[in-house]
Amino acid sequence: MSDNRKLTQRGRDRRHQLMEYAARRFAEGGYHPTSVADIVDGLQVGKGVFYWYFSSKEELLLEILAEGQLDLRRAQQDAIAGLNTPLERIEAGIRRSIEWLAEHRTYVQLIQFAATDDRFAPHLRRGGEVAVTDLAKHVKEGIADGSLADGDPNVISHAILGVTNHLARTFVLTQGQSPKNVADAAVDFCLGGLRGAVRTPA
Amino acid sequence: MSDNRKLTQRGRDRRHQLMEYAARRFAEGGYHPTSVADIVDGLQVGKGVFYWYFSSKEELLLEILAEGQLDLRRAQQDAIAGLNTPLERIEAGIRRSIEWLAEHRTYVQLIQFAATDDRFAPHLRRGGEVAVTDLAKHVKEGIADGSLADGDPNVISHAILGVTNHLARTFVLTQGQSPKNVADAAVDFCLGGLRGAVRTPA
DNA sequence: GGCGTACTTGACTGGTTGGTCAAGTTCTCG
DNA sequence: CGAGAACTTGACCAACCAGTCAAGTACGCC
Repeated sequence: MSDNRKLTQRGRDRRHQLMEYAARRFAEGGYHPTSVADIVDGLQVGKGVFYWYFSSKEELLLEILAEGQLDLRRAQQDAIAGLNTPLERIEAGIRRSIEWLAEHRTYVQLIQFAATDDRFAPHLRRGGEVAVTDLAKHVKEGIADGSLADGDPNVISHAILGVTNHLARTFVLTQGQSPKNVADAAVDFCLGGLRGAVRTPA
Repeated sequence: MSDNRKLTQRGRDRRHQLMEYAARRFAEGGYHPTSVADIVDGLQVGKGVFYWYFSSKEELLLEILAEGQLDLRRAQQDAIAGLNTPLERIEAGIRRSIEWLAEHRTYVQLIQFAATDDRFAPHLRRGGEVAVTDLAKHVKEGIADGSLADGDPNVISHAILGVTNHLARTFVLTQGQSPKNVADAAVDFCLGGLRGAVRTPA
């Protein structure tokens, strides 16, 4: 539900189960074609269970998306904790993102759909802005200390995210290549572009 | 209809009108939530008109997508015709793509949705592969003649498309910036990456 | 044991969906 | 003009949809 109901452990488990299963079904069959009946039937529970935990199908997806964004962000922040230079942090962020996306393919599908729907896109965008802001901070530092070429940190951050997401989607998710290799390619491209690849600065 | 019906000029006009209007409605309200009734009502025609020209709602979207892909490819090939070096051709392709996407926002929305649906994604992918192959050809030439750093042309092409599409989407389509400026930024990032920028974006 | 709250059931409702079709109209061309 | 093909109409259908609710069951806590 949208209000915060009191949940016992049993309730919290059910809720989680519903979100997990629904996310998978939404990713496989699409949000609109997957009915609430499909979800509860698949879990072999009554329809009332669904509406005990969520006020609507829409709210369910919103919560799934929010959870995913939170988890991805935590993974990134974990990965860059303790790294000293902006360049190291940017690279670690890229690598961890690609790994995370590989481990959460259903979420990737969901995001892509959600971006096309006016009811979900704004929520997604808010999360996206946080990611850009995080990244842009390190880009700005890199420009300031001379390790990166000058430019608009916001634009550059978006460019990095564009490369990362697209390569992860095409090579890891649809072609099944290893996140490690794809991350190498993404990092190289971001650092050196078409003309310049020399690995690792002084 | 899936078979090729004989159409008079009047018929071809209606067909086109249906595709145009449906594309707009799909982009605005989503494919699934937009019913066939919505489309024919909006055009103030009977339902039979729809099923005279298309065998199903699904087929309609497939044809809209195919038309878009064809048009984009033509625009790109037009733009690079007569350019002599691989680098010039790559840059011109990027710029023309961003312009085209700016002029066809509805199509961009449609693609994004279609990529999430198993019934449409394969058709989309086929078109996408053509675009990558086209681009990879020039990348390969650039590597051969020494104007580009070495690397897998396929991966590099996807990286370029990732930057281009993402920047176009976020800055041109959702923030309304000029295609020209965004194209400058995209080209700079692709050429120089984080370290090697030649020109400073707006 | 017993009481209240957390949870579950599934029939039901009012509405919508993609798609069909028999009937009618307009166009084209001999 | 007349006949056949191209096009249009809108009522109709079976299936399905998100969401409700009155009733019932399991659980935690005193």
